[in-house]
Amino acid sequence: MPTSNVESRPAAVLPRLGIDNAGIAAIFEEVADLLELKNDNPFRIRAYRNAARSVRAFTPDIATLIGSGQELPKLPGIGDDLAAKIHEIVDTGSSALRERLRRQVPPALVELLAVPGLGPKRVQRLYHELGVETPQQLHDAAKSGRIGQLHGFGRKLQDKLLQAVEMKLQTGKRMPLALAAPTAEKLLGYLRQAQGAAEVVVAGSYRRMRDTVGDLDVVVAAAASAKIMQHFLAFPEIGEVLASGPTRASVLLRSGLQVDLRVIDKEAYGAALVYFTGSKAHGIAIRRRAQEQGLKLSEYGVFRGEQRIAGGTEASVYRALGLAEIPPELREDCGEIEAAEKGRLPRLLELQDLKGDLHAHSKATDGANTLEEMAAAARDAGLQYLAITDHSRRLKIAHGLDADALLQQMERIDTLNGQLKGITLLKGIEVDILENGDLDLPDEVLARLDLVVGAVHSHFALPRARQTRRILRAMEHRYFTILAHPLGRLIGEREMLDVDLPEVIAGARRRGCALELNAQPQRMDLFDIHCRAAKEQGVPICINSDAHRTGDFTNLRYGVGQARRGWLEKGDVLNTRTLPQLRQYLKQCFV
DNA sequence: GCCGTTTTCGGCCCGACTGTTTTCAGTCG
Repeated sequence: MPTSNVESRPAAVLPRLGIDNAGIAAIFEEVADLLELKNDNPFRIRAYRNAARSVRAFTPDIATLIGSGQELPKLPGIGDDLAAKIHEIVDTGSSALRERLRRQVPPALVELLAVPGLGPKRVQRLYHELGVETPQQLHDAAKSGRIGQLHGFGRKLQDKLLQAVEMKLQTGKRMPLALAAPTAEKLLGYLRQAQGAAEVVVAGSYRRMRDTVGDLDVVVAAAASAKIMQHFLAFPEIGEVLASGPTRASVLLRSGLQVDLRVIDKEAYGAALVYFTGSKAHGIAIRRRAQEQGLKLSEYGVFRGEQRIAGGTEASVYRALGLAEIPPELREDCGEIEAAEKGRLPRLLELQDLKGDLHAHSKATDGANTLEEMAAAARDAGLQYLAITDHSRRLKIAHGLDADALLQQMERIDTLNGQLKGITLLKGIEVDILENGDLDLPDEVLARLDLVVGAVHSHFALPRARQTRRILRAMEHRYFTILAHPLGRLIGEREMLDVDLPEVIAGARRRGCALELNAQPQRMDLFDIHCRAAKEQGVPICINSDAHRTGDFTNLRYGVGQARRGWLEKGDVLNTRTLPQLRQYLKQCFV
């Protein structure tokens, strides 16, 4: 019998437990981790990982689907057994298998799997032979020299583990894409000087435009690898060489960023690029596809028997597998292979499709530049319009505008628009959404603006139902245009809001307003999967820089990257519209 | 645990590098 408080509540109060697809996926991931630690059948483990990915990539909310009595659709990698487990998780919020495994394997060991150099075998031995269960205990055991005495471990491995766990204890975080970009650019420039380097590209999650990168994967095409390796290992910012062979090397830069280099023949360059761009899941899926067609795919090319039939370019590799070339941003094994097979890949949004930016600040609140300077910078970035959306009064820390100050700013913008050439400023506000869902400024002021961007800047920790209600209520407001940074996360600093995003998307659809994809490097909010869900619901996404200074408009390129990962096309994005088209949209927003 | 134009069993992605071996397991990407 269910015993927890949640389960004993009447169904009318809580129609479902509110576990979302990510929550289901997390349980499958944990089961996979625990099975791995138990040395279970590797293919069974993979099945759970595949299932986690499949569930995460599925856009409709599974719990809602099941709650409304609908059939769970057939998902790739989910057979009878896992489908039953999904029902169990939706019904009970947990899985009996996971609970059983947790009793058999200390769940804390899962964290040790993330330490570089430790896999399931070593974690198990450290646990059974030394009682090591946590990163801290691993640290202590290495420090005291007990690990080096274990059969098959040795002194060098002990040192490596010590260093890895120290690093893990300190940082262990992924870095926002935009923060890694200067290093990547510098490294590219340096490697291009190497003798014989025909092509140099940063692959990996950097090339896929993920919002964060864990390391930089660099691929170099060259006839001879020795000179390239030598040149690479002399890069002045290297702090430590982790590994180096004739064609492969890993180093740690002084900044803490890891760089993996791979040198490859020109004939295999395309295959290597596919391989090192990933994602891992995409790579596995296309190698399986190759196998099904009697081919073999590796970083050296596509082979039929001993013969290489493709590999010089990425296009040749995909073509050999019967696929259209898949843009890097889509390579996540989330339906792109099927789309490439059927010629149904989206025509992804490009940076130059953006005609304007609808979220920016000025000196009036917490921005660094004047209206004139922001307008000029936006024009130089190729934009035709820019909305000035300073903060509202509640945000004291940013000197938020009250009604009078906002009216004054509106007058200044009107005057300025008479003088500006090549760019138009729009009058807006980034108005605080108060705890109860009210907006922070009176209607009669909001009514005079061109657009109203609503944002949560307080009460981040509200429980899911209340947070969702709060945002839905704000969106229903008659003067509301765009929901800014819907999840409120700051990468590495603040968790995202606990909010029912499918509900928010549905709400935006009913209301006829837009959702922002905030392109600030630490925000990157919405996520790619949410963009895709919004697109499917017909809710427009607005890619905004949230610029606080003139240099911030360059961040729009990262927003476009995230949007591309979300399969967005030009027509899905609000600020690809011309100014007259946009004005029409804005007019109908105010109801 | 999934899956099937080699289909209900027997497969399941591929190769480089390290450290500890003494011919290779473990890990990583």
